[in-house]
Amino acid sequence: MQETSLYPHVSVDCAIFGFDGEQLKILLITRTGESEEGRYSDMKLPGSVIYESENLDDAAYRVLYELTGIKNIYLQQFRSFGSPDRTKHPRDIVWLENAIHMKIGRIITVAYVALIKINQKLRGFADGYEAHWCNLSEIGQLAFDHNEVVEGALNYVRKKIEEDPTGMYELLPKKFTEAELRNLHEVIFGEKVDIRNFHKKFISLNYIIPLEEKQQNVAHRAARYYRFDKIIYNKSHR
Amino acid sequence: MQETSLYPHVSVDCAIFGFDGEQLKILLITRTGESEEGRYSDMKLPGSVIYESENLDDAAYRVLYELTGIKNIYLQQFRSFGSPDRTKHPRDIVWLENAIHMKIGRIITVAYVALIKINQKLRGFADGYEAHWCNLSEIGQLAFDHNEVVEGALNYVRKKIEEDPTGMYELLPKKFTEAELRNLHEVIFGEKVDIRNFHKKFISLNYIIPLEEKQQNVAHRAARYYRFDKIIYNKSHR
DNA sequence: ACAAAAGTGTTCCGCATACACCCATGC
DNA sequence: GCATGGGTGTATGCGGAACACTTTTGT
Repeated sequence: MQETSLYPHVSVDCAIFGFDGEQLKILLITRTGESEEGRYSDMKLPGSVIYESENLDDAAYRVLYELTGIKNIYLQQFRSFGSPDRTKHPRDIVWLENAIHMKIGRIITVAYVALIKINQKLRGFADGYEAHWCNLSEIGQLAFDHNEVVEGALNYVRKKIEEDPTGMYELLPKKFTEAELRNLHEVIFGEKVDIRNFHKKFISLNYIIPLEEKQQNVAHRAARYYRFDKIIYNKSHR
Repeated sequence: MQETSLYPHVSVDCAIFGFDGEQLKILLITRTGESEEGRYSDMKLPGSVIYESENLDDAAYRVLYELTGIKNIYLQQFRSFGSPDRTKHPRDIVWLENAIHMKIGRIITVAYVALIKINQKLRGFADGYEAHWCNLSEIGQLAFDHNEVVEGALNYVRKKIEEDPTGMYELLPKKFTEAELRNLHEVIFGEKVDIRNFHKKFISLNYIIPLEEKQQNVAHRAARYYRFDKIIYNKSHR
């Protein structure tokens, strides 16, 4: 273990929201360690100290790639967290020193958000790395200031989606029903939307293309499938 | 000079926008140094490497305070810049090493924005520190990636003002005319607004209090003064 | 009298909201 | 035939955008 560095370490943390078709989840890593009160186990956001000469964005993409095998997604820096207090919990300090193999004065983190679709492959992959998709309502006390990071990330995502809804369609299958999109809205914003008003807006969007195909074998009237046309979207948005 | 640190240095840079009653300016520091091509002189944003155990926000406030003597203002972190390329210019590397008295691998900066009113005291104070209020349209090539920082800061400020106009009133005298506020809008957003529509909205705001006092000795019809009532504003905005 | 800026109303359009009933399908 | 969710229209209000003339004051 090296001696204490006077200079701050910089990390990236990723708040990766995943949509499994029904609910919005957040990807968390199980952290276990030894503290004065014995062994503990809690959760943290995936993150990493940045490498030398590594772009911040690159570091975030690296963390995400190492954890999920996914690239080329909607990944955005949204804030830095740099209070010295964020590592004041003894448990956090000990854990960090073990992880980085160095005494830590403090650590500043640059936080990123991502929105991805949870597919079957991803479920298995994440589990292999002790990463878990957790319901947003069920996350407890996270390591460091990660509760605050998640909160900030969710607010950021809501704002972003409002000004550019492209990210939503990455979370849905290529062919999706209006109800699927509506449900996605509801879980992201945490509130019900009016079905008819949503419909009116939905059909007015020229980049939502209705398909001939409909649902099969559902116990009610079959819903039409639609697709998102990115090219049309880009044309009409600068 | 110490040996190269493998760990990144972290700085804060402040994009401080000032309003002098007519135009929007940005506070820049003159930087001079020696390079292969001889002495040079250019401009940079005020900034500083953060101290050990110093909160990021505190560091930003410290820089601002040291430079302007001003506290308790609208100061917001808005993005971090961490590309290793941002210090690729040889001039920037040499300058940094002289400033920090240490070899620099890379430096990550957390950028802040502030909006302040340029009063008479502030003009003198800034000049004493080789800081200058520059017209936004007249800034040339800045040090590091500071052009990008300024650009990002301005966009951020515009967004923020749209959702919370409180910051605007910090830039105006306590008593101000409708035209002064309108001009402020125009310089922040860089476009003309319709006078009558602006007026309609202006008088509909319950936190803008009309005063009996009017302009004196103007070569045209005297305009009424108004004041901003922060208490009323806060009551009607959560 | 003229220059210069203050002050003011109407119309139109698009967008958000509120709200309820019939339709198709599988069981 | 019934349960389940799919699919649809109308009326209302608010806020933004366009647009021009009269008033006041100093010179």
